[in-house]
Amino acid sequence: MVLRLYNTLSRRVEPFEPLAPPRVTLYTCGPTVWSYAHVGNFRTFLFSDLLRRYLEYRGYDVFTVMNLTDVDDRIIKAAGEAGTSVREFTDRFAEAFFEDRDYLRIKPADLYPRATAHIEHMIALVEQLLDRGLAYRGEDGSVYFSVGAFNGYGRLSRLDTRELKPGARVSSDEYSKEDARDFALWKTASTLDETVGAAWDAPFGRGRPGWHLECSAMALAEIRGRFGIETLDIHAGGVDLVFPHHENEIAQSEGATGRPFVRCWMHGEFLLIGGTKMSKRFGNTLTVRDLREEGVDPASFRMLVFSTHYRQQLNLTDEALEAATEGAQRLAELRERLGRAAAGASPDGVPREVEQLERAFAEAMNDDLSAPNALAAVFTFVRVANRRLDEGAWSAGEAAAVIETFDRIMEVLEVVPRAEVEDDLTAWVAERIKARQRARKAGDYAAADAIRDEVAACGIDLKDTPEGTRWTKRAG
RNA sequence: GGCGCCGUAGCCAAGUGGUAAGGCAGAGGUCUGCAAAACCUCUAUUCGGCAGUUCGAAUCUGCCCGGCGCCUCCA
Repeated sequence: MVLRLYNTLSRRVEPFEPLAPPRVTLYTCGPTVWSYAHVGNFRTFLFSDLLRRYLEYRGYDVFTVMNLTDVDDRIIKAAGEAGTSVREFTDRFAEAFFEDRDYLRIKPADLYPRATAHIEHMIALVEQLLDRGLAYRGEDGSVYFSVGAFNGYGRLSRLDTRELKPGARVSSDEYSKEDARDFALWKTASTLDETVGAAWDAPFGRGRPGWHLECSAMALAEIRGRFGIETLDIHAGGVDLVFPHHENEIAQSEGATGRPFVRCWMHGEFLLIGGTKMSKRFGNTLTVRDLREEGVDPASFRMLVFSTHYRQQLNLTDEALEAATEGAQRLAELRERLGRAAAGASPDGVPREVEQLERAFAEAMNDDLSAPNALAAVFTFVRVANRRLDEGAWSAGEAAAVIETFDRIMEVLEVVPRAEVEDDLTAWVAERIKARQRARKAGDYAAADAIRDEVAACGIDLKDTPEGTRWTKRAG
């Protein structure tokens, strides 16, 4: 079965063919580390994580890069106000980003290049563009990309088929550009830039990089150095980056190398809250920290995100999050049951229900990463598996085989809650369960129920099964 | 003004020409000391509205209504 992905460049779902299989180069536009990334930002990163994990499930050797933008207008302004350097200012948010990433169980990328660590590559790229006549120095000393000189500008965002809103950006521009469409590659250093340490020497003048430059420079530098190529297999990001960011990346990169920059462009849709886009500007953001404080399990959030296709807007609501939590919990229950049924046996005989699961899962994911359908396949399997377990239809070896597949699929979605339990809690619960059993045997159900309430207050749920009392810690 | 996406049960959400997946919630049942979990059964003759194309449309076309996004260094 072929993996098919939607390519923004063609506006079509097309077969995915990496340049040099089994290697896949995946570059995702990461956060601007000027504040805590909100869960809307993380929806995109989760989408990228899903893509990466599924590619790996398919056997590809995925090389992943995510940039950290640590120098831009917002950062400089904020650092100036805080009276710190850009470096100092961004460090803590970069750190926070990694914490949040880990909390949401996003697999770390191979590289997280920071813009300020690649100034030399950016300078080289600008020089190349100047040499090729695709860039020029403006009256203010800044260097601009000459859109008119680059053939094919607007292919990604279909600029040729649209008109700019009258007066939207032409007159309001603060720089000296020859053409309104031109964009800054290198901005002359201002006093503030110098103050916060956001200025570097370059042959074409002291200054700092324009926003789009970093992705082109870093992506090219990393894959050129490692694989000797100048074309990425996949470049991902949020839909808002299609224009101008990615359009400009193409112009810079292809202008400099003369080679296709990216084979497949993928864009994730927005996370909405209260029906509108989550954005710092609207003051309606929610961070991963907020989620943590509210006791939202990472598996719940992942489940919520993957329950909607990545190219569809997703409205974040308490009800939806609750539904996702319940669903995720169901997966955890099944996984635990399977573990008990397998009882440490080695895989022996693959039940056909498992083959069905794997087929349905792959079919869904192959269709442009249809996680909602993949989850439907998983839940259908959950019902069937529980029935088989009720019937005692699977041997320990078969259960072990089921686990093997189930876990491999969950490795892609990573939506099974994991409740970490401390040893002393375990000992305490074990003691309480014994006390409750004594009460139950004595027929003192009031006392037994009191103990159940007691542990429930500590987040522990007790379940009486034919094999004895089991307990689980509620997620979150 | 230009470009684009979306509107499916109480909620979330698949389905893009062949007669409505899946999850959550809800109702009843099995099991249980009671629960929990799990399983079984039920829950949209109907897919924003109106026309049209077709043997057949949630799916294609047109118009209308409603929501969202991009055109601003916003994931």
